[in-house]
Amino acid sequence: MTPTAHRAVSTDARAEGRALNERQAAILEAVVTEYIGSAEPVGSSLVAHAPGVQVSSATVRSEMVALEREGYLVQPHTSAGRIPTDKGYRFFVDHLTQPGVLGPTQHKQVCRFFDQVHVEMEDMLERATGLLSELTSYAAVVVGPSHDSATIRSVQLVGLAPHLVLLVVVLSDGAVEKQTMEFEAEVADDVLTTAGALLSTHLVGRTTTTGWTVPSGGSAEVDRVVAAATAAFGLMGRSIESDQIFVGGPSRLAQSFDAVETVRSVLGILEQQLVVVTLLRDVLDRGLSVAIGTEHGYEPLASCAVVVAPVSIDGVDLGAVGLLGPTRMDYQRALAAAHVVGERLGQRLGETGRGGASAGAGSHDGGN
Amino acid sequence: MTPTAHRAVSTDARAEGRALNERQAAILEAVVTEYIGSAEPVGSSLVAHAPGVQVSSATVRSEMVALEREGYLVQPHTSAGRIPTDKGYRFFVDHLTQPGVLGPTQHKQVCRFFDQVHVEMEDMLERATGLLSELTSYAAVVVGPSHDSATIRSVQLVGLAPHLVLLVVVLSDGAVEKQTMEFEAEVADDVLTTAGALLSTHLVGRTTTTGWTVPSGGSAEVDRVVAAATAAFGLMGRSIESDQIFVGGPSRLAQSFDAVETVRSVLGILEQQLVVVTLLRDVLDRGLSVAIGTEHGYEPLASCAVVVAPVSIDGVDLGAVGLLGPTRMDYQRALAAAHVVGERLGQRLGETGRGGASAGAGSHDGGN
DNA sequence: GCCTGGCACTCAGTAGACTTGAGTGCCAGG
DNA sequence: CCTGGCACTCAAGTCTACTGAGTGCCAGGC
Repeated sequence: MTPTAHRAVSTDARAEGRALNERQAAILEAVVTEYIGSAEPVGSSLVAHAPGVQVSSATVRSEMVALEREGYLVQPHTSAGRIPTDKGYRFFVDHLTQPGVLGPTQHKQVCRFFDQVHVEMEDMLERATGLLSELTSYAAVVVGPSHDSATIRSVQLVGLAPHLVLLVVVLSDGAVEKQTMEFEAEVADDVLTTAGALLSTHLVGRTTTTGWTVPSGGSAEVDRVVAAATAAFGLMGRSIESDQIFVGGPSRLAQSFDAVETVRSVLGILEQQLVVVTLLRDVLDRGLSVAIGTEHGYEPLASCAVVVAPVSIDGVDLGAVGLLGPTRMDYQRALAAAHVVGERLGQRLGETGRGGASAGAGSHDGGN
Repeated sequence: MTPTAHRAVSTDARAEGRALNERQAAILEAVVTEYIGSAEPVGSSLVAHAPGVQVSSATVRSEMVALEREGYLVQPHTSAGRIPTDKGYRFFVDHLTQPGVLGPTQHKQVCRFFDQVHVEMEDMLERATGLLSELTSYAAVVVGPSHDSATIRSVQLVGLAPHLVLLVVVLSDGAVEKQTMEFEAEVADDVLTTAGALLSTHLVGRTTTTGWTVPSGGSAEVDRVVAAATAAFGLMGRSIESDQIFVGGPSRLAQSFDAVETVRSVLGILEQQLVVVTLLRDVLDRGLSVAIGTEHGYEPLASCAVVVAPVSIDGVDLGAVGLLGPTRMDYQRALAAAHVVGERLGQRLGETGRGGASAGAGSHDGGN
């Protein structure tokens, strides 16, 4: 690493502008690292003494001019140091960040979590957001698997009150959906039993997305109940198809930003679950694990970075975990935390044999 | 209302300090109203021209001195106007605020909400927080009824995978609880069926809080499943006893306060569900509907006011709705919104015959 | 006795002038 | 091609003065 060896660091940076040489990369790295820590513009003399740079501040300055021209750095005002642009962070994340592992304390924390947590999925996902946000001190998001490929394992009608009946459906992935049905007339217990049996026979084993018809049960009363249940299925559909989303540690956002307005708008985004899911999916689909600033296209999040990791088992997509913080976030820690938690969540979901195409493959015969 | 008629307005203010006369009350009211609107210290000349006051600013000033001495107002600094203290807001809320009704637009909004929303309780409560926070532009909290007095309506065992069984319990209030059980050995379907029937026979009709034992089912395998299910009941207990809590519009907090630190700490409180429930219960138990500033004893919420309304039907407590905003909140609107929503939620929960001792009484025919 | 107008006073907030110092760009010399 | 040096820039801090909103107090009037 002689000062004169200026091999290109980026393999594809040629695509736009000139590639950064090693020294420029080192300087950029120093600026980003320092800025992430201090949140204040970084001057040339500080960078000049950083390990891996070791040239005079004048040289650093001239390189900084180049980096600024190429769009990696900006100056808030003339006589200030430099701060990284989104492009600067992007280069940092892509080329200057080693995968990174969690610290021992945090690793322990993750292990403890997965030892303690029990099998109920929603509960696990919910608490995983807490874990993630505690590990990183950023806001965390976990998106659980949707149920649309699950099959129906059980259908049950339970009378709650003379005119009220609850339809309870158990899916192969362990999810339980319910829907209340209200009737004009009282519903007799034996009608419920008959209708329930009829529904069971025709629906168990089917997927929730396919359409089906249930033949008449012989009595008008039974048919009425069956029809109501079929309608209730339709109402349930919405919650079956929609992804489960959990948000953890939103109060951390207020630590990450000091402009109230930013906090407000980011919290606002987090309240719109659909937007969050779409955002995470988008980022993952584009093969990224980090979206910085405006890269994801949501203006209210322009001052945020999003770190995403898939939750999957054997290549089957089960969901995603995400972290939301300021663009000057500690990417290494965040990436490590997201990946570890995502991976172990995937293992867990796979382990219990749920939430995948493999769910029903078992040798176990016929539903009850 | 001659200027010299200084009848005491408060009936019990004698208890501490002197009672406020009518003019002082009017001045206090003007200050509070004005400050709620402008968030800036209110000067004497502004108050002098307020309707209901109509004296010179000099007179207002001397009354303000008295109000300050009694602790209803403070001056941020010598040459500034006055702002209300917690005690000032308290007097305002107790004596100067008429019950108040919602505006027509908002009333419509509430009606539309209760027309559209369907019967699933969690869903309704969840969305009620959205309604409340939209009505008032403060953060909203809804606490649902706990299930501890409900009886078991159905117990079911569903096989998910060879070693995995799901215990599904339906309660009389329409709640469905589930718990996954994992077995070392494969569980045969007929064992599940037998065990399920056994559990049903012995548990349906009981409350969730009482202890019970289920006799042997004749086979070791069945007994093993029953034992596991009994243990699973224990795990479920926690979620049955804990109250359901929903938070809506936390991003509104960032609008209410301009100090990031305040936003952070209040959001932090909202994340601790237990604390929030306790807070609401405390306030309700003390017979209050508003807790201002430090009245509730949680320092992080010292700059907040909490408006609470019970959700109950026929005197049976089903939960509570709450609003969280700055001490300079619009109490009249907030109180009106909380009461209306709380009341209608109570009606709804009662209407469907759930969530109360009255479940099953249902003389009422035909719902909506 | 109580209200009112008038007057002197206080003090936060704003604006302008000045200083400081961190940091830059540029250039000549090695 | 790197480096030290130098002149330059400009945000932030300090000091001063000014402004005006608002007060407290008092003497006079109803």
